[in-house]
Amino acid sequence: MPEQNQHNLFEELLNQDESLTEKQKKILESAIEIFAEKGYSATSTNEIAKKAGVAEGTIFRHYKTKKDLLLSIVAPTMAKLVAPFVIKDLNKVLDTKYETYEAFLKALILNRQAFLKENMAAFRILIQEIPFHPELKEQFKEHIANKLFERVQRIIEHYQELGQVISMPSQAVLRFTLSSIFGFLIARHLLLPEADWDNEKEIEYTIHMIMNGVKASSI
Amino acid sequence: MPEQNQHNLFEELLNQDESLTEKQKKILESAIEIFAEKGYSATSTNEIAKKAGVAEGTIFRHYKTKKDLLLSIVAPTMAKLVAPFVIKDLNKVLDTKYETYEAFLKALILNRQAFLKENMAAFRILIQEIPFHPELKEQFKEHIANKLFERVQRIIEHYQELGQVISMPSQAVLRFTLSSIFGFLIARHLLLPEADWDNEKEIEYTIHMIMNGVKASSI
Amino acid sequence: MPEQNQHNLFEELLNQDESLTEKQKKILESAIEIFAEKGYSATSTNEIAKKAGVAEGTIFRHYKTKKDLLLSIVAPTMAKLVAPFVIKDLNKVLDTKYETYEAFLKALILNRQAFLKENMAAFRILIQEIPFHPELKEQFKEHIANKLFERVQRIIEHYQELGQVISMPSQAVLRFTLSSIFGFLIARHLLLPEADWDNEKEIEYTIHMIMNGVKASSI
Amino acid sequence: MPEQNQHNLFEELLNQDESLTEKQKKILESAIEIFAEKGYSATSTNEIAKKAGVAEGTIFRHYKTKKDLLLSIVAPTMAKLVAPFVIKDLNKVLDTKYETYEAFLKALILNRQAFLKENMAAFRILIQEIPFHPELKEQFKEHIANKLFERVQRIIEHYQELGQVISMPSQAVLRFTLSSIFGFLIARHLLLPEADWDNEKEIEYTIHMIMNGVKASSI
DNA sequence: CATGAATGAGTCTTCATTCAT
DNA sequence: GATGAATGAAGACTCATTCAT
Repeated sequence: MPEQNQHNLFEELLNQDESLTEKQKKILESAIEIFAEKGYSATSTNEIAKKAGVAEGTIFRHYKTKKDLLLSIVAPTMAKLVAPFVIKDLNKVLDTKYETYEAFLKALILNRQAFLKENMAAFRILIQEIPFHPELKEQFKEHIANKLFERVQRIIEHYQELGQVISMPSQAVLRFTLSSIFGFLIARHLLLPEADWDNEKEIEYTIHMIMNGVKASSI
Repeated sequence: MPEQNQHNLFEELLNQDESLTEKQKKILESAIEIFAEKGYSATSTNEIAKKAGVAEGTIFRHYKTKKDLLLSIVAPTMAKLVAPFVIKDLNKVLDTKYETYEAFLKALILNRQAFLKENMAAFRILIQEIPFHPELKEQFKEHIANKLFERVQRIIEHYQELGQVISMPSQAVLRFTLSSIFGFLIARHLLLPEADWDNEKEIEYTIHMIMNGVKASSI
Repeated sequence: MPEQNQHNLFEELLNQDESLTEKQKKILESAIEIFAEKGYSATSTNEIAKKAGVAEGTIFRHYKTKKDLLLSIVAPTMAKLVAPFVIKDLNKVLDTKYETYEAFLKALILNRQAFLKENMAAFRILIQEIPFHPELKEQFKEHIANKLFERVQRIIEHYQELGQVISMPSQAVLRFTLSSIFGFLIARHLLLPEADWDNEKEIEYTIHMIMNGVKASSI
Repeated sequence: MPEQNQHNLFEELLNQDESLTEKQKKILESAIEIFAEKGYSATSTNEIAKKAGVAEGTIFRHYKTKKDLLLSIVAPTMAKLVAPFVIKDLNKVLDTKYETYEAFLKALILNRQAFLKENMAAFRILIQEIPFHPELKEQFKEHIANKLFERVQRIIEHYQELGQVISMPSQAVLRFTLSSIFGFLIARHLLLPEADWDNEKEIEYTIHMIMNGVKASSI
């Protein structure tokens, strides 16, 4: 799951992009940018059309409603976000690739950080709009809670069995781990993106604290 | 800073509520509820008025604009959120009350959890709307980044000097600690509020992992 | 009808002011000022109340409706505007006072100019609002067309009989005379009030041209 | 500048109308009618839309704001009103066409009367709204004060040099002349449009009095 | 008398969506 | 497929007026 393998491990969901016309791409790009900046509800289709350089009607030719446009942004983003965890035969991958929880965490952070860098706007929309749209909540629960959590819990249990991780309800370990990681990523890329970060070191610190926090010997 | 002392340690900012008329309270309550549920932008003043049982004009007698109404919800919430950290002579309080970082953390979590329980809706609005309103961002930076962070960093440094906390940039420790705490609180109260939580135990786990993560001996 | 006699010749309609409370006066003053500046329709009662330093309700205690307030400004202004012509036994006054049409004109101009100087705002409201309010049009026709025109026509006929004024339909002479006078007054006080006027001379010119225009010998 | 030559002497500014859609014309017509009758401020866009038989939103597709709609009526009216005076090489026209001030006046009155007859409503709006809109005042000053006054003063000086017009500040002569003309036109078409006028004769009277008023020999 | 909170109809304007071209 | 004029419902906000205090 390291950065350089990103494209090998999970299918690019962008191949659907092949079917997109030039205008449609423009519309999506513009919508992503403005939705992220002002929120779905505060963005007008007129505004999107102007920024995309198309007529307002063109938007509705491709997306039946404004909400359709939102969904067509959020759904694939959600999929791509959890993609690394949805590989079939994840255990095998883990067995061969990451001998320690630490190595796994490092790969995970770097990989997801790379993803966020390229999809910050879409990610913002995802987390900003989920609370307001039941369908999104549903999708989120299905994808994240069910797929991701279930998978990652299995991963954690994997390392618990290896004696590397504390014997605690894996849910608590998971929450703790993800909180720390996303706490870092959000601070780093959303809250203070312009601050002067020493990325390498901060990741090291974060992993260090997580590892101490969850290491088996410590109970 | 334990729950039972909450009212001794910092003034309740609610005394301003005394000046609110009955209708104004109704308006605020309704606005908080609907803003939290649908977001500021997707909420109509008409809707708020109906839920509050007042005429639409009445809203604008008390709050010049819809945004004014939002601000009058968010600003005090932000203040109350950081209030426990803005006590003068915080160090003295710490010296006498919390001999360990662990005790401090436990008090902190319980205290803020109590606050969140009662102000969940307003808190949601706070974190949901900040990204879209520069004024709010400004206020947030001033209150959180400047006041809270600065204070809590001093607290952390206090325990670092006591040898209880790892020698690491206090910012990293802070981020890690807060991520873990808010990760727990958000999962507990926002994401899965209806799940069957054993609150005591989960807090214990969380604190345990934070403590291991940051304890001095571990570097 | 020269300036200095103004108060002798016609009753001060202001004696009704005796009955006005302090607040009522403030309301009237404020209304006059704002109506003149922005027009009746674009002025809000709230604005008037604020400027007058009274509660909005107070306005409606004194004037049943906003329109009532307008009428209570316009009606007396209209009365005062035509007052000099409504003196009973106007002819006798003329016989003894103004031997020539020229002397009459000069007195008239000076007198009405003095009035306008002190009642510019109310006069503006008068001419600006008449087109939009049928009641005002009615009053105007009754006062101006019937009283004033009739009277002044008699005056003109008086000077026609004296051989000083051209034998032409008195209506045409009247229109011409009034146009020239009000043309001057409006240019002087409404259109270019800040220009550098030599009042004496301009009046002289105006009268000269009117006199030439209407003098008997010229047909 | 006599009526029949009107289209030769200055370009019809109506050719812009070609670009107007049917609905836009309807909107303009309705707006002109209602603005003239009730005043800009007292007219609702809803009312205009209904009269024009379009949806209210359609108005705002063509005119960004209600004020825009007003301006798009007033500005061209102002332009057309002064158009006859903005002909290049006005003097040459005068030299060849109008040997006397009297001939010039007659042509002027007939020409402007023809214009007013067809644009009465727009003209009303023009003079009724100018006092309330600084932009309009500005435009008015620029068009009328600068262009028209300057040109007409040159015309007057032209006839003064010919010895036909009294040696008086041309401004006074101008004011007098225009007052008399507009006094007639306003009485005729605005104040008492329904009265039984003998147009020919009244114009003759008016010109006679103006001519006497300004003729050179009379000083 | 005077107040000012409360009203709800009405204001201008924006919006997502449709449809004829 | 793309357009953009047209829509009318809905939006935030203002208004003149009322009435309990």
